[in-house]
Amino acid sequence: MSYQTARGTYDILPDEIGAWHEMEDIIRDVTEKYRYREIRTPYFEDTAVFARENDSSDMVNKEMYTFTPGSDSYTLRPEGTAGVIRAFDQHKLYGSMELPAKFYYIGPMFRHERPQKGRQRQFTQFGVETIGVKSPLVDAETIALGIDIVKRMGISSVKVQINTLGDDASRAAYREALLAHFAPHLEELCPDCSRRYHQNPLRILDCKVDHDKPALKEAPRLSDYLNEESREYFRQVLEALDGMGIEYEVDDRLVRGLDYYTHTVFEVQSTRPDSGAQATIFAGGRYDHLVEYFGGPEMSGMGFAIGLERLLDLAKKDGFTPKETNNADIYVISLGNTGSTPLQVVQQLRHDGFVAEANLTPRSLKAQFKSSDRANAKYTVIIGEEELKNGAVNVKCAADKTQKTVRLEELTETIREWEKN
RNA sequence: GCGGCUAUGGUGAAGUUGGUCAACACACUGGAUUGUGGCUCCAGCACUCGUGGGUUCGAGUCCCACUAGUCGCCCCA
Repeated sequence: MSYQTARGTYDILPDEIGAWHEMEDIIRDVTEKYRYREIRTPYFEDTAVFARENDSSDMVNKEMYTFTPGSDSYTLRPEGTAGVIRAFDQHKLYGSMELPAKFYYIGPMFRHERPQKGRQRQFTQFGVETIGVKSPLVDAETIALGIDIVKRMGISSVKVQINTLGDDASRAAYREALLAHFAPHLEELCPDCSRRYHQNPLRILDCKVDHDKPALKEAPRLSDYLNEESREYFRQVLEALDGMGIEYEVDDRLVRGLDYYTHTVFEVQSTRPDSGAQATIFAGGRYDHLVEYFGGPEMSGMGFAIGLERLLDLAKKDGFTPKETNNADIYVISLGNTGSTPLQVVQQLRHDGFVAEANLTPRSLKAQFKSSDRANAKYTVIIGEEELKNGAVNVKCAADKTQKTVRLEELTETIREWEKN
């Protein structure tokens, strides 16, 4: 019987893990400079946490891994925000934390989608949530954080697209206008858009099929329905981005998939021609009602999430390589009957601070030296049956191939001396 | 959920209109060299071509289904 990973899942093998460690280090380093703190929430939650009733798209219905042991219903987390807000409310952190409360998370998420490159069923997301302060400057700072990470990963060709959905009043007014506008054109729209009309009319603006139809071109523009307050808020976001030298493109068709966004929404995409259908690196926005929805006070939040598989893919295309290696300082080999001495020697070397490995099975000298080479060992310790009778071993330096015979007790000291030259 | 393409050893792959031993390279293991390596040389390494059926005297090569990957659509919290 042979097995393979479940569809849409994959193994990160040892040769690949260095890149992940490096990426995670960069992410934590950048994020902690902004003074965000990590929060770890469960990989599954009550289904209700993710199945928000105001959530109109079919992702909630079709794309969640839901399981129902006994009479309970749980769902593997498809995203990070819901769990963080749930935790924020559950532990009443709005009462104990300095606001804005700044969280980041990093870990696996699960969505039952058709796999493609950069889109797995178990994938890894990093994200931040800034809760409790509603300020255009927070929005701009959040975007800046994401940009910093992308830059540190060595990714150069990116494009920031930004838009505002305005506050509740603006959104509602626009929604009404859209419904009124498209009502007489329903038959001209593609089947998807007919569906969107009822579920989430804003997304009709995104449609690729109907993109060029007059009904779409003549559609009312969101910017015409923004009230003064919303307009001013957005103006300040853009001004703050300008002030930090972050380039962006205002795209008034950018609406994102979820209903809960208010005011600022944004998306950062790769502009590489080879990034295919999965060009979005990170995306997010402001949400005014989520904290309240999960049982907390009326508080606004702002956040984004990055798909790490995509981030890593893109970074590699721009030359990202991990520094991490698996090289040995010392490799211990043996000849003849040396009993457990090799193990004792290598243990001592490790405890003395070296990265060390020993050959623990009888093999030819040649094979053992080969292993030493593969480990990129700087020194090879050769334990011979004869020398061992006098308490001595040989140490050979790989660089100049010189060899010394030393007493076992002097091994560490000898190598340390040698290192200095 | 829908459509296109793909699937040969540890890896990269060659395999003509279906018809001998499934190339070649790298990697790996051992030996040449009973205790000193990275070179060289030699030897070994796919009863089998994603899985299961079918067509045929005969299939890695044709057909069907399934599985997986990939690209696009949908969706993208």
